[in-house]
Amino acid sequence: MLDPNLLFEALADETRRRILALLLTRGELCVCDLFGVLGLPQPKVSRHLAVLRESALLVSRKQGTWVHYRLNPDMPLWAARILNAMADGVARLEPYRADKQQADACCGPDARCAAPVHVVNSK
Amino acid sequence: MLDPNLLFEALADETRRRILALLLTRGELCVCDLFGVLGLPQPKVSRHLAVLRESALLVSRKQGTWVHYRLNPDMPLWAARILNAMADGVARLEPYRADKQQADACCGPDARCAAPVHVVNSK
DNA sequence: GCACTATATTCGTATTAACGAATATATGCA
DNA sequence: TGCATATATTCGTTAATACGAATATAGTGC
Repeated sequence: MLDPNLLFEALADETRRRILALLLTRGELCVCDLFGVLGLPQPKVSRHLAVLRESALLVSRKQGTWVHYRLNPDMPLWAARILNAMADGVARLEPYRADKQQADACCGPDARCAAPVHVVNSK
Repeated sequence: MLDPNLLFEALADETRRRILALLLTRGELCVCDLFGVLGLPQPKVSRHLAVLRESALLVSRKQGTWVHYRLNPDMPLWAARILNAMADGVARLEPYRADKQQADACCGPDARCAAPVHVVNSK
């Protein structure tokens, strides 16, 4: 599954694209890191995360009070290709570039997932 | 050029995705073929074509009264990858599948461009 | 139990985008 | 010139989406 309509609806908003671009290189981030890095109010980020979760682009993992978000590892190949190509397209532009620097400063240099994810499982 | 914001805004509408998917396999179509195949009113298709033209995803060629649309051959590689991946994602779904059959019936089996386009020039 | 933190949701509003219907432009031809 | 065809645009309205502000939920520790 993963409805193309929902995917493109999700990608239509720049805040959501910023979140996805961050998770592509960071692997996993909690909500407080995300709205800290993006410089946006927490409820706004939370609502966008809900959209991304409902479109099956993201999955969440609850650990105590924190909720960690990452890309859905069961994403079909065509969708992973779209996300990687998007990251390519926006890498040199603001606010994506500044987001990456902020993430490096706030959460340390890329640990888990320096290269774009490669999803093997295609549904 | 080709602003990622404009690209994702363009991809947010299903009518525009149907047009792009058709042009990916057909290479070039005129407006009357497009609204015939899609089964939509001509002004609606024309407005969506304008959005796609303004986002630099399509270019048009005027030949007498007809206007032929095709994918922008100078599209950056990352954008071409997004379009090809989109075509992959929607290939088995309606209304995309029916559109392709309609195009085969109305304009003859795929002539020019049976495989997804590969854009070499990356800006 | 009570605070305190992290995250999520609701509500009312404002902005944006798509629509149908009608009309305009432009080319070709008699 | 006048008419027919192909395409584009305008207008007013409707529907979808994002927003800030406020509030709710859930977990943690005292």
